[in-house]
Amino acid sequence: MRVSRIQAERNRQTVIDVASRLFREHGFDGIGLKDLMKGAGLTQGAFYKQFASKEDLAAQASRRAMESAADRWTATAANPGDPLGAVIEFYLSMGHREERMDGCPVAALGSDVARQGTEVKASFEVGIKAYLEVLGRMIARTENEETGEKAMAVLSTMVGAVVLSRVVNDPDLAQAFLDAAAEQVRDTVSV
Amino acid sequence: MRVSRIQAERNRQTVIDVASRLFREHGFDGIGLKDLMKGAGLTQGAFYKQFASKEDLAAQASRRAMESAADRWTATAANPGDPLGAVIEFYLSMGHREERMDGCPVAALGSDVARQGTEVKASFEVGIKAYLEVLGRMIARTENEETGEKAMAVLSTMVGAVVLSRVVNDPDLAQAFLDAAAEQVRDTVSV
DNA sequence: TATTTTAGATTATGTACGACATCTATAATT
DNA sequence: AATTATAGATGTCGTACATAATCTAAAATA
Repeated sequence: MRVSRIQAERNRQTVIDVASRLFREHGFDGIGLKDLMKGAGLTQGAFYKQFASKEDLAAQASRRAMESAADRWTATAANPGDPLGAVIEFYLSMGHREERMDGCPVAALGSDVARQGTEVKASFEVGIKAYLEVLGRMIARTENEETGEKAMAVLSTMVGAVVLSRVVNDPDLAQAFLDAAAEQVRDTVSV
Repeated sequence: MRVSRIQAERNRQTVIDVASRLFREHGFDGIGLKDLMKGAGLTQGAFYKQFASKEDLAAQASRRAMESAADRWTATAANPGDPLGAVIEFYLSMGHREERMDGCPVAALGSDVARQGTEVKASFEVGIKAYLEVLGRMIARTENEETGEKAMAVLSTMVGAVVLSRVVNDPDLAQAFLDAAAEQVRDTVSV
């Protein structure tokens, strides 16, 4: 049955939203179109009226995921007292480790994205630049140091720590990675 | 046809070796048993005489991959003049970015491993601890600082930088991530 | 040594699910 | 009322992991 134009668009957005979460949870190859569409309350047959291919959806879902993640960074960094502390608190936390679906797409899908096409990578690239912007604004500006370089180092540390924390079974080791990264980030930003 | 006991064992090892490389290249879900076995010069039917399941192979291939990666770290760190420089030179390089198949399994599969079972994670955990050992030995020992923590921060930075360098399309940005990480690692280890 | 047993391989099969295409019914739009 | 656009059902075809039947030569044994 046909639905209204605005309802169709709503459905499209729902599919992208659902995909942005389910891809983070299961990986691009870990979930099929059928379950993706079911998650949006539709059936698989409706898919190709909305998207050119699964890869097309992957690119759009990646863009959506990175947008919402960057928004979260921006909102968190708006903390008046301690922006960096606030970002560290949510990003380098055991809660983030356990919640792939709503967490950072880079940490959740980083190694998968390396195997995806240009479109997906481009989606991530935009979001990563947004991350770097937020970080750059928090980094103490000194005379002869590149804040851009520091931001990239900090982001690398944060992403790496969450990935490593998720790779190991031992929760204590996971926590240690997050703590060690937090300390290093604080040092880098303040010095 | 039946083969000799030692030939069978040789075949087993070949499958594990091939899998350790192909999983890194395509992800656990990105390659099937047929191609995996073909890569070892065998047919798919032989698989279940050697392994209980694909997940079983994934765990063994992960262990193998991490072993060989840790060996590479150890060998590189044996560089008499500048162990850290040598490790940085190979790990944080564009060459490593482009060669997933023979590179670090954590960078190549990190986000995939988070979705795998306990066995696969355990395989990685062993290798990661080996990494940390090597790094720990290179870190300047000061009175009241934990070399373990520093090693974890450094490893996080290195893994994150390679992942990020592979996620973005722009080679210059990729290079910038690697460079920024290299500088941060040098700072952390020397201070 | 001759015979039997069996492990490891090949080929074939089973069952499920993958992406994607086509067809139809239907409701919004004109 | 006619047109158009959409959801959904259904179909195709390839491939996924896994198992079964068969073959063969290495081991076990008699």
